[in-house]
Amino acid sequence: MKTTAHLFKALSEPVRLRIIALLTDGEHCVCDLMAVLDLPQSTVSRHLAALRHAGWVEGKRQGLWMYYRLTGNKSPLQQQALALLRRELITLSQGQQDQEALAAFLATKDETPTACQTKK
Amino acid sequence: MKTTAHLFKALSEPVRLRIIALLTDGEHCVCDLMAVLDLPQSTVSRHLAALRHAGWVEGKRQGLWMYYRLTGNKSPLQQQALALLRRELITLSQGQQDQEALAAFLATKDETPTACQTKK
DNA sequence: TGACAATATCCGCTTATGCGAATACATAGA
DNA sequence: TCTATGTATTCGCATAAGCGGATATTGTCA
Repeated sequence: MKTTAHLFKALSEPVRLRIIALLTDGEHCVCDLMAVLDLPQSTVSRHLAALRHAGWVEGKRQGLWMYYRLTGNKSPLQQQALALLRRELITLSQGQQDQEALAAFLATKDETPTACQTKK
Repeated sequence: MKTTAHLFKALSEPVRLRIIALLTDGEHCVCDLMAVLDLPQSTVSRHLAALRHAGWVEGKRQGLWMYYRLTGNKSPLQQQALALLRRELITLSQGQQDQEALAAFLATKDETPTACQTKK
């Protein structure tokens, strides 16, 4: 019961829901998320750690970058909850804005070879 | 996004999940829940208030007693989440123990006409 | 090896949340 | 109206969790 509660606690923060929404269409590095969420790096990293500890996302290092994605090996509860979430989040304006911001950021990223340059 | 997070925050406490599990098979008064959860009245009442504010349960007064039940008019997200939860909680030992404790308490309640007698 | 870039963790601080006891409120019945 | 019972809310306190800046860690490349 405690672990189930823990699972939901990770979903009880708007920022973390936004991160999950952004990861539903594939993996992203921390600096992508920073750009879209417009939050300092430490904050983004902390929320990612929370999601990771609860088993919602997993990260793999690729050189300097950490790429995060939704966990592949989820419990049935997680799978089903995620399906619900996905359906819900795309209907919210915040989710749509984030999607657009992500697309815009990725576009500029393609143009400038020097990619991230940790800001904030 | 904030309201969705709020919805999940209400589910991020083991006691509140236990309450939801206990209410899936029908309505109960606060003193029933106190007996099963073995928690002081103020604690149970506070958790019920949290669930009520998030829209998971509703209460109706009947004389001295407040009878709580799962909200009838739920959003699609809530309905689906609740279905998941129901499936999950009955598999947990805590959920089964609570069900048994509830049955036992209701049995003794039938025998003694003087019902609740706020203890703790 | 040294400098730099991306990310993780630590730090002090502030706010949110949980708890049990005490108190307040609502209702039924004498 | 007075009293007793069930429930809600308040109070002081302790712990958890969020925040941003600073620092540590990890990996790349010269």
